[in-house]
Amino acid sequence: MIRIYNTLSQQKEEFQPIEPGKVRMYVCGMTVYDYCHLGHARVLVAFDVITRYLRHRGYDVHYVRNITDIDDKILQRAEENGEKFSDLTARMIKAMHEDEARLGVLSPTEEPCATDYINEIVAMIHKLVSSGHAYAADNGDVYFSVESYPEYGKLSKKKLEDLVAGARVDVQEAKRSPADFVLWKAAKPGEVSWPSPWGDGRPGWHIECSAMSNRCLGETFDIHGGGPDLLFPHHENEIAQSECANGHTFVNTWMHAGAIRVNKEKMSKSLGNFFTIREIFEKYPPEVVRYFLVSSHYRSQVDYSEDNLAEAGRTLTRLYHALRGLVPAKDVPETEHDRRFAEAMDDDFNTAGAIAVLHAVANEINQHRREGRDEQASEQAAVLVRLGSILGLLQQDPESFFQADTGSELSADDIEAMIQARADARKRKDFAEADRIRDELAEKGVILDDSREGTSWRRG
RNA sequence: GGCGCGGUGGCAGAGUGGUUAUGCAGCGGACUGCAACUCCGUGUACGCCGGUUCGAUUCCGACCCGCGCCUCCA
Repeated sequence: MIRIYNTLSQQKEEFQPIEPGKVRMYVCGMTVYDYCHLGHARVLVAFDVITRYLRHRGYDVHYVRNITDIDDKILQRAEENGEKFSDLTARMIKAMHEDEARLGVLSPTEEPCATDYINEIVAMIHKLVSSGHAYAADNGDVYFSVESYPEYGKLSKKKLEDLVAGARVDVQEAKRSPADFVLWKAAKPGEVSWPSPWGDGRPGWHIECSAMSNRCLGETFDIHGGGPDLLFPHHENEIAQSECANGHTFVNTWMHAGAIRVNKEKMSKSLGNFFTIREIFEKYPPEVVRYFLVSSHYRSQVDYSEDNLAEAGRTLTRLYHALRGLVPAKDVPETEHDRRFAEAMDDDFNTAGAIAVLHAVANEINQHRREGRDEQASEQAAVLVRLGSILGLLQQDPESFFQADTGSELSADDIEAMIQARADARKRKDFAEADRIRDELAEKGVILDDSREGTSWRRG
């Protein structure tokens, strides 16, 4: 039995898919006007692990993650760059796919782009206008009437009166209520636009997700996820649109990832602590970044710092050390470790608890090898790789992980030659020379691991 | 001001009404030519004050502190 924390009910609930054995899940993806940052990575990895685990538990998961490829920021950035907006979005979508591949994130089942669903969007707006939940304003925009939906605020636990009184919402003459939000934006002269019953324009952000999820997954589906800052207003608005258009429940379980902070401060462009994934990959291997993200619970707030990443690197290294030189056995039956791993993951995807099991397996492997029990060691290695795959970790060949070229001046051949020279020196008991070679390698970031079978190396 | 989340050992980070989280770092030992890796052992915890209880870090209440959202944002 899997239990999942539902933002809507604010508690963990036993997960019951609408259709037995099948999970229909929608996650809000990026607006593609720039490279993915750490916050995107967190959501990408969190829902990747969730998908992997649900599949491991036997569910057929239909995972839809959209791409917002038309919006104010995209148009603004394209204009700054002097390029077509579609060239910008095509470039950023390609970059996003590269980034997520390096993070070990599996592709979603479907990845709809807003501009491919204009017809569905227009149809949904039309439905809302006809039923009195939306109205065309004098300025050519179409707005959703928040007051037409009594349950507005049920996800974010906000009261409409408070929102209106807050007065931080966009004050727009054309709106009937300050909390109303735009469904269709009238095009300014020269702007890219699509035809509609209310004139040429483009969709508002919130309606895209309602229309695409409706089309790809149906009117009611199991899980809807996204970043923490999407809870309000984006997801609240999606609920209002979808439930008014369809007349019944939109989503059963709402899931939100925790926020990323940087050196204990909010990540923001004005603070200058905004990291893209590719910047971080210049300093740390992608799998280390993934390990860092997975090592704490998906709903908790995590703090990015050099120290935390360095520690993640050391810890992941320990895990790969356990696998080094072993050929995982085939067809290893389920063990107590598998059971404990599942127990942690069943409890709202407790990856931190699950990783503790990985360490227990690694410890067992190391004990077996130390005692010369090779068969048991390779059996447990199979368990470690198997459990690792559910978290999207430990799938590389250990040597590839250890020896990935980070732009060092030494090639693998250089290093092998120096290790041979050191081995010769040790054989003739010239320890001064042997240590000199070891120190030289260490200075250049290469760490040696001696064992009975010989010397192996890794880049530190 | 409104809504919500959290305060665990040097650090990161799970969890539990009474019993070892785990990792990193530290210390002692084994292994080693010396180290590293690995193994064994080891110390330091549950913001504060009340309450419930045989017993609370774990439940309840107050307080203090931190954080997020309330505007585009993953």
